[in-house]
Amino acid sequence: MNIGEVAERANLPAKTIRYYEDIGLVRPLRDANGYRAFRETDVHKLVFLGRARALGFSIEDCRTLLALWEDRDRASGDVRRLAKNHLAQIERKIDDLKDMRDTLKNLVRACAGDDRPDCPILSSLARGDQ
Amino acid sequence: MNIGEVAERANLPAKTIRYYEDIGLVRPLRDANGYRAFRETDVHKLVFLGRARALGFSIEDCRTLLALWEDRDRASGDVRRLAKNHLAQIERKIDDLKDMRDTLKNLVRACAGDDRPDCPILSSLARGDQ
DNA sequence: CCTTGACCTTCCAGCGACTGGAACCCCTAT
DNA sequence: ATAGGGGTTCCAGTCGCTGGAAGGTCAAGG
Repeated sequence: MNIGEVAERANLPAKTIRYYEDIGLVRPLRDANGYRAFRETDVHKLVFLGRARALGFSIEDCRTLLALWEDRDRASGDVRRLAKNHLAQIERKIDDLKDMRDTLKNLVRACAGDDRPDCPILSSLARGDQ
Repeated sequence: MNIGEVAERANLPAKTIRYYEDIGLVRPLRDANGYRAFRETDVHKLVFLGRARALGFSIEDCRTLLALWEDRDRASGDVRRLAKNHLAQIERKIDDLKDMRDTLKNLVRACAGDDRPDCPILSSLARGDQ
């Protein structure tokens, strides 16, 4: 299977798949002409990667998850720990963004947003309150 | 004022301040010995930048905000528009993260997380449901 | 047989916003 | 004279791709 078809099936850009090979996440074979020759297992891995990335796992986490997936003797506890850590990170990020959002909302609400130069947003950025 | 003191006062790493000079956000003078010589206005700008960055504005947005701040004839509408766009982006990001969080929560809840290899997290990543 | 066009290849550069480190200069205190 | 704690520049690395250039390969149509 050539990269184009794999890209379609895994719903990943071909560039990304080449990059994943570069960093050793997949190891497709090669045809005589130098084209990458993907097996079904490669496609499965790429689909797996696409989903893990969509859940926000880092590439290194994905590497670990992939290894755990391939290891029939893994402990599900290892996977769960990884996922929980990631979950905690995401929750932190959400909280940070919520703080930003609330502050911004207040500023936007306070600003007339007309032709006049008075602007609570700018004054607040200069002063440093919310 | 040397960069160390400015870094303290603006609560930004010296490295970051040098970077901001590189990209033209601040233009400190120079002492005879080559040291950067910051004026009060430079410090004010850096504080402003720090706050805008903390609200998640991109560097380019910061550049625009700084220009608007310095322009006594600005229209507050321009500032407000920028802030509203940014707010919308943040809300999109929050929503994306919430989706990830919910999916991850379900997965973590479903996984026993013990020594056995059965792992709903991995199977889900392989299958692609939540 | 030749051309066209769609595919594939490699390699290099750039994104954003810093951050780390090396190698060096400057200033003050002992 | 030296030690330390400033400061300086420049280059490379982070993360996860993405764009583009320059070229090789293949199947279909004239």
